[in-house]
Amino acid sequence: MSDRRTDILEAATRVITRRGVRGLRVGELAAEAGVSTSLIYYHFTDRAGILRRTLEFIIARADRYTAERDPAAAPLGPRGDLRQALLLELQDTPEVRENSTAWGELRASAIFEPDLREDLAKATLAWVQETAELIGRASPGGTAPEHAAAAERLTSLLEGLSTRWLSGSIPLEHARRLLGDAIDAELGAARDSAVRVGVAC
Amino acid sequence: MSDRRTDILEAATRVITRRGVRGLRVGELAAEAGVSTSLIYYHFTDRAGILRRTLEFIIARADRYTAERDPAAAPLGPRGDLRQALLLELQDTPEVRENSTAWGELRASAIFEPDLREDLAKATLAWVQETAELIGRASPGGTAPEHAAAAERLTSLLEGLSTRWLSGSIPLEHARRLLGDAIDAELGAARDSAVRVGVAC
DNA sequence: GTCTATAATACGATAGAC
DNA sequence: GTCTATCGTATTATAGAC
Repeated sequence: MSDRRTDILEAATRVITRRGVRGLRVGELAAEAGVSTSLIYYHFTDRAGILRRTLEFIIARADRYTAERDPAAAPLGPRGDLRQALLLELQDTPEVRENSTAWGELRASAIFEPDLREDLAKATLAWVQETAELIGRASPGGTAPEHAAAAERLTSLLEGLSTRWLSGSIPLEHARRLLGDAIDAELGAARDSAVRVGVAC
Repeated sequence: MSDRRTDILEAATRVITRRGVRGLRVGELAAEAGVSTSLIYYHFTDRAGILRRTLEFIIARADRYTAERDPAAAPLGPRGDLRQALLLELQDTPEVRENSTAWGELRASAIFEPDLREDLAKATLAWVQETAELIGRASPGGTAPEHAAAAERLTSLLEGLSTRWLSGSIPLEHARRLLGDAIDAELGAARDSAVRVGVAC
C-alpha cells in the first residue's frame, strides 16, 4: 500500500499544491519524497509520466473522499446530501486544499496540453452526473435534462469560486455562502414552480 | 502607438494564449515579436516585468472592449445589456480567446504567486461591481447586496464555464446556454418574488 | 530498486558593438 | 534602441555501481 511509488505520488500532490503542475520540478519532488531523481525516472519514465500518474491519483482520491461519507452520521435528506457533497470542496483542510488546487491546475493545464483533456473531460462528466443524481433526489419535480443542466451550473460555479478562493480574491466563508445560495436557488426554483402549479391561484 | 514595446506586449498576449503564463519563454516571445531577447530585457527588465506589463495590458484591453459597445446599435434594454456583457466573454474570436485564456491564467497563476493577487483582486472587484450595477438596472426589485451577490455568482460561473470551454470539457454553445439560463434565473427569481408579492393570492 | 555522478540542454540574463 | 554573442545556472534525463 505505502510503497515507494505511492510515496512519490503523494509527494507529487503536495508539490503541485505548493508550486502548481507547471511549477513541479523533478528535483524538488525527489526531495519531498525523500528519494533520488533517478528513482522517479525509473518508476515514471519522464516528467510527463509523473504528471499523468499523479493526476490519475488525484482524480481517484477525490472520488474516494466524495464517496466516503460517514454511514453512521445522521441522515441529512436529499437536500442536505447535495449541499454537503458540494460544500465539501470548499474547506480549508490540507486534503481538500490539495485536491482543489490540483484539480484546478489540472483544468488550467489542459488548456495548453491536449493530452490531459480526455481524462479531465471524463472525470468532469462523472462528477456532473453524480451531482445531477443528487439534484434529482432533492427536487423530484424536474426532468433529467434539467437536473443535468443544474449540475453543470453548480459544479462550474464551484470551480469558479474555488479558484477565486485559492487565488485570494474572496474569503472562504464568502465562497461557501455564495455556493449555498446558488444551491438553494437551483432547488428552490424547481420547488417554487411545483408549488405554483399545485397551489397558486 | 504601434511601437516596439506595444508589439512585444501584443506578441506576449499571443504567446500566453498558446503556452500559458507559466509556459511563456522569453526566447519564444522574442521570435513571436520579431525582435532579439535582449531588446525585451531592455524594455521590461526581467521576465516578471514582462508578465506584469502584459497582464496590465490584457486587463486594460478587456476593459476597453467591454466598454466599447456600439452606441449606434439598437438599444437592448437593461436585461439585454447584462446578457450581452456576460455572453461577450464566451465567444470564439481571437481577441476574446486571448483575453479569456490570459485572464484564466492570471487567476491560476495567482494561486502560486502572491505578487499577482492584489491586481487580480482589484480587477475582479471592479468587474463584479460593474456587473452588479447592470443587474440592478435589470431587476430593480432587489437590494444592492443582493445584486452584488448575484454578480459574484454570475461572474464566478462565467469563469468556471470559460475554463471548461477552453480546456475542452464542454462546447462553447453549451457554455453559452448554461450561462444564459443562469442569468435568466438570477433575474427571474427577483422578478418572480416581486410578482408574487404584488399579485399572488 | 535504489543510489551517486554526470551528461545534455533549455533558459534567464548580461556584455558590448553599432 | 537594437543587435549578436555568450555566460551561468537550473532542469531534465541517463550511465553505471550496488
